Amino acid sequence: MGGETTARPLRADARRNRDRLVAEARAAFEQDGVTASLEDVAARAGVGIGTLYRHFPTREALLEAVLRERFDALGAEARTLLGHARPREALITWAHGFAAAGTTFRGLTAALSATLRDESSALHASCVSMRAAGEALLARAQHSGEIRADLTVIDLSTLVFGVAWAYEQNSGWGPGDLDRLFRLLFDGLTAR
Amino acid sequence: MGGETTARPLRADARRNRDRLVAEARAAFEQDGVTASLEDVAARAGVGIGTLYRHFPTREALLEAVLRERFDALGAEARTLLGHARPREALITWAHGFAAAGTTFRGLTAALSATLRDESSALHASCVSMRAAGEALLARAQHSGEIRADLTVIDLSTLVFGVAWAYEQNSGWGPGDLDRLFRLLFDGLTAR
DNA sequence: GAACCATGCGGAGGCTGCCTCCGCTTCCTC
DNA sequence: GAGGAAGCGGAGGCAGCCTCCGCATGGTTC
Repeated sequence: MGGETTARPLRADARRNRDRLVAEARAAFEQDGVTASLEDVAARAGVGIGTLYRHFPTREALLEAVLRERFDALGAEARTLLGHARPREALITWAHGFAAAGTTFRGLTAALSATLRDESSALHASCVSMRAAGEALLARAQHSGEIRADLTVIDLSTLVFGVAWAYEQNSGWGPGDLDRLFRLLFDGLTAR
Repeated sequence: MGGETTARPLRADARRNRDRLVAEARAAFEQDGVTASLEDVAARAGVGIGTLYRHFPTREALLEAVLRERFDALGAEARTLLGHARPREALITWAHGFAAAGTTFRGLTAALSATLRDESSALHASCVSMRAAGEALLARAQHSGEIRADLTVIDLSTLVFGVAWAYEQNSGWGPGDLDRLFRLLFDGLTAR
């Protein structure tokens, strides 16, 4: 949780470069999706490509730095939702927020999804607290009898990711459409 | 629909090269996913890269050639399902088969999904008859009252693609898991 | 304020993959 | 078997990834 126990503080120029890189990476990811050229990011930040790679050895490390704040906020929101009066609605709200965050940049859902299965990834750790909050929300909704008891966390996150990804593909869609998809997912496609 | 009205027949060597390319592309896609190196495909087939590009100007054109038979078979299956006694089950079966075909190679779901929105794509035409059959299956299931009437074709295909994609991400999963995901999608996550 | 050196910088260069272009070869036809 | 249309091949230009190592610079110490 924000454990920035930097063994030794970065040199002033290094700190400055790092900050610039994160800012420019965010802009580039927003513009070109998660596959944006890293050489381009370095150029925008006015540093050499070597500097980018020293600070962020992988694309995922850079992505993690860009997304960190957003993920922390989502984790906090999830913990708040645990106190929500209606467990089912709380779960849906969480899933919705998660999907919205996951579609900030084109291709992000896929990157996050791959990451969940790769413990060595820099993004993995960032997701852990969110994931834990999701599990707690699911357990509570199941306990209340509002969500089917045979649903596993794996199935839930798989489906939430699937819907988020599918939503991301329809570039013309807005948040209202995502909302509708989640209603369909939770209510089912079968007539009652 | 198999409209191979080849203006003039290919020269013997060209025909041979084309066939080899399709066979090797299938092998490469199976091994490395849809992003397999095309230079590698050409090398495996024993032809120059220029030959590959003349026969298949884009990666999608090659993909289309590899998948054509499979898609035709799926279209036929969908038309058969229109005569199935239980419309809801028919729809689920179709969705299942479609998802299974879409996960033949890693990354195929994403390629197909992008294709649905790009009418100029070579894959697009291949999907049209399948898509039409899907619409007919949906309409029938809704008419019978077994599937909710407010579900649109767009929503259905979005969700089916989403589930197929999510399934594809879990490399350790098998067909039984895909089946379970579809049951969850059709029944809903909400307890009854 | 000078001298030292750990920390950090930059970008050339090697690699892979995409795709085009055009001189050369092969097949088909008459 | 000669001519020409159809097809072939791979060099070459481009973009992006990532590494490596000689050089610069900030921080520290006296």
